[in-house]
Amino acid sequence: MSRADTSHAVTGVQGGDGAVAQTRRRIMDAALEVFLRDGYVGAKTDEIAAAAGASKQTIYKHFGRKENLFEQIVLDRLGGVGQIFQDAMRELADTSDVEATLRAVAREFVHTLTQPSSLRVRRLVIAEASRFPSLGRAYFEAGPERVHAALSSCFEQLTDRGLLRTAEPLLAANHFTWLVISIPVNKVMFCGDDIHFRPEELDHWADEAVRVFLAAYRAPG
Amino acid sequence: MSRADTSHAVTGVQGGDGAVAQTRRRIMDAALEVFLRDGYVGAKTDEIAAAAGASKQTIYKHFGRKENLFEQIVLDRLGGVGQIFQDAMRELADTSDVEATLRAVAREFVHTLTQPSSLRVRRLVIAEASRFPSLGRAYFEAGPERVHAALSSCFEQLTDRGLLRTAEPLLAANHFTWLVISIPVNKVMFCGDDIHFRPEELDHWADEAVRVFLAAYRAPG
DNA sequence: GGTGAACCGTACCGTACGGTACACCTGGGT
DNA sequence: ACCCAGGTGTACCGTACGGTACGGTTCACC
Repeated sequence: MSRADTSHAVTGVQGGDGAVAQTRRRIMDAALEVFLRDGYVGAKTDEIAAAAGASKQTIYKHFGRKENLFEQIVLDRLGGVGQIFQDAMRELADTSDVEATLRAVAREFVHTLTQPSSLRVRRLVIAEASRFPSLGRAYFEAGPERVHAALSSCFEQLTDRGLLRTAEPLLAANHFTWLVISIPVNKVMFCGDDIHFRPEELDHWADEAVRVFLAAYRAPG
Repeated sequence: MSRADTSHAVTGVQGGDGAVAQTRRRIMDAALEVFLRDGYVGAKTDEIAAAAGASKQTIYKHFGRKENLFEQIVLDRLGGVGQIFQDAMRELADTSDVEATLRAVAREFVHTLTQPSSLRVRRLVIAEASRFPSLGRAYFEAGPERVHAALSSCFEQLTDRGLLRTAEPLLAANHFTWLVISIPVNKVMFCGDDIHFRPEELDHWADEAVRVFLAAYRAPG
């Protein structure tokens, strides 16, 4: 205990940029790549080691078991997901031009969520949801549910201000989100993540989603 | 050739109820069960054999390779998927009470597609879409795309008859479908297929989806 | 120049699993 | 009475892969 607090003994689990943390990052990045490509069972630890430019020993030193490595990686990716749209949300709650702001939010949604990096993780989590049930739920809560909750509260405020009429804000939030992203997301789920959409296409879907949404939820008058 | 047409030599690849076909069915049913539970890689041929009450020999006699068995099974499940709603569609195209008929269609959609048997196959296909790309596309074409195409043609007719106003019928079909089923389907994708929804809940989602859809696509006047 | 932490490379172990070989059984057709 | 296609059961092979052991190397710090 008395000799534990030397300068480099502090490297705990959370990030940093010490040599250890760097190695850990390299491993996690490589592992994510391999897991995304081959799935949990298909991914070979030897391959992860090779891709990371690290030795298998080091991986097992850091993560103990393959399962553990997998969970760490997915949880690591989870942090930012729901956070991205927080800014757009704040703007939405305070706006006076609901249509324009909603359109901006929709476009940001559809562009961000159709990024391969996002879709491939989604695919992976769905694929392994029965092997890692808690991970599936964690993803759903940190992703879709968080976004829906935030949107819902926005809609509630806009309804109070007389700009929308959402009797069930959470349902409205679901309608909005899925209207915006269902088309590209579902296509990619089945047809592989190497499909790319034209920006105009994405924008058009976003705009039409907003049109439908507002037709149903705009305040009368 | 001359001795090929005895009574039991006719049992080809397609179904029948000869002893051979029965064995084949038993294997396919058991295999589906195991694949759904454990995924492609996780499923063990020994286990499939045990579940089918058949010998591994017989399986390999019938299907040659594990990959083959897997593909056969999924393709087998594909046939009926898009076909189910054909009746509802026909009714929809001819109806005069769009709202009522649409509501009926929506309810049938949401109840049918939230059946575990449907959702688990969907999960499986998504999970293995990178290992079996052609299978993913086949599923998408036989399932969602076929339904969208049929719906789209209905909407087109209803638009011609002045009952709807769908400038882009295919887009409208997408909006309709995803409005109806996105909520339960996405929840199950992440949170496991043992989640069950209350019928009233499903009906409510269907009705609200129709409400939103009609707000955007009902013909004016 | 000594010490120890982090890491590398390789070899290795145990086991699991896809696929095959082989010997045997069974029941309908002739 | 015999045949034989379809099926069973078991044993087996080869290989792949998770995980470990071990010896060697680098590098920071004292």
